Amino acid sequence: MKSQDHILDEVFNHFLKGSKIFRNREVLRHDYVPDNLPHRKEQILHLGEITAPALSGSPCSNVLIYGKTGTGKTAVVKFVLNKLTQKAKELGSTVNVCFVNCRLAGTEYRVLATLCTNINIKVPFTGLAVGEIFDRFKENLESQGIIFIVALDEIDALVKVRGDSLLYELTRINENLQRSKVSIIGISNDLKFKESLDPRVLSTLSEEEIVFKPYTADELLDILMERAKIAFYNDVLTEGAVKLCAALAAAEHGDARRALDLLRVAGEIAERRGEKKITETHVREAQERIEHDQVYEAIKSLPTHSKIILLTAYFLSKFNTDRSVTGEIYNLYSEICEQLGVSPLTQRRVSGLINELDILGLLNSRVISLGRYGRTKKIGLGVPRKVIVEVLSEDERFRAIFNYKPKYLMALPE
DNA sequence: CGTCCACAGGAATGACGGGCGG
DNA sequence: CCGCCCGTCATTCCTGTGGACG
Repeated sequence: MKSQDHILDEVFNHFLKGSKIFRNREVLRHDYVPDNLPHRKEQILHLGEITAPALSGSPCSNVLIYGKTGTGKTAVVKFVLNKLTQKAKELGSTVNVCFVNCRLAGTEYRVLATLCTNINIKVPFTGLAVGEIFDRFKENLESQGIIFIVALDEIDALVKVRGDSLLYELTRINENLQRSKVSIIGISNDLKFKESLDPRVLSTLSEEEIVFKPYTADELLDILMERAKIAFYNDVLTEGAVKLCAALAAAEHGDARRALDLLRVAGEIAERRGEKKITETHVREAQERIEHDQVYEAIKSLPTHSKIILLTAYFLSKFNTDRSVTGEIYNLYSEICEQLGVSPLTQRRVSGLINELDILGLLNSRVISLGRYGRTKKIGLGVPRKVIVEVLSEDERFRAIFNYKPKYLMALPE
């Protein structure tokens, strides 16, 4: 224990001495809203025009905002709403804005509770029926006589899990309000989100639409430079490193979030090594680490049988090159299940799980036809074998299995 | 050119667990 | 607090199918 305290002391001291790399790490977090949003002028102006009527006490149109992750949707909305409240304060007009992340809130109740808190209604954390809290929300809103702009971020997540009933109620609320009005800004990562909405909700909600396209490598570069000026000390960041961050993120749907993560992690790697500059090497390492961590987490959170299927694919790829089709997987899977003392699922179910793993990228599968010898799916591991060992060895149920020699494969040459 | 393999993958149904309304 | 209902996971049964083989 003593020696461990000592180790920590070192870490703390090093930290307290201050970083030689980071001036302000905060600006690289993706929830940070910068003062300047490069390449989003058009969207800012558009949203500004839409929300402007609120300043003169008129309700504004509902908006639906689309775009993949890391295209600046959240930042633009927060930015515009901040400016709007600022302006409203100057003018003394009664505009309220509320920004809710629906995925984090999780349930309709908590979304509504957040809205209530925002307009100074006290509500219990839990215990009320959703209808009840909605009524209180409506009554209080009406008595206050305000224009209320509600931004619902990651709205697709809520609708997918809980349905669109909350949206339905919210889009209809104005019909029963005289003195107050509610406007909704819906933000969605999912481009197909519209299809899952009730047409009535959709038509009310998407009076206006703004689409956010992925950033190009050049645009990402501008964004990174902007933040890097604040985040890092002068001359720490090499030009090659930033460009690489931008290029790597552009290759992956133009995701600014990914670009910022790359830059931050690269900085952290350089810092930990006590180096003075962030180089392309650091960025590449950052890329590897981020990808590794994502795969690691994905595997770790898998249900047991999916893990066993991965394990099966692991053995097949280790002992054997070319024969991993559904039937092979299933036979070996059954043997491993027996070895682990778990009862195996049916082939139908395993086939489904293989498809899920394929979508996650942990397996690669494609249907092939062997003509006379049937039609099947060829399956391979989508990640390095060592990651499988690394993750599953942490689970005591699987620890011993890696030394196991599957009978099913022993008949074959290694 | 028809057959037939070895599955794919859809639909219906059942078991279970957790949340919601009364 | 209890029962009901709904979503999830899994099974069962099923029809469909690309192409080598004969």
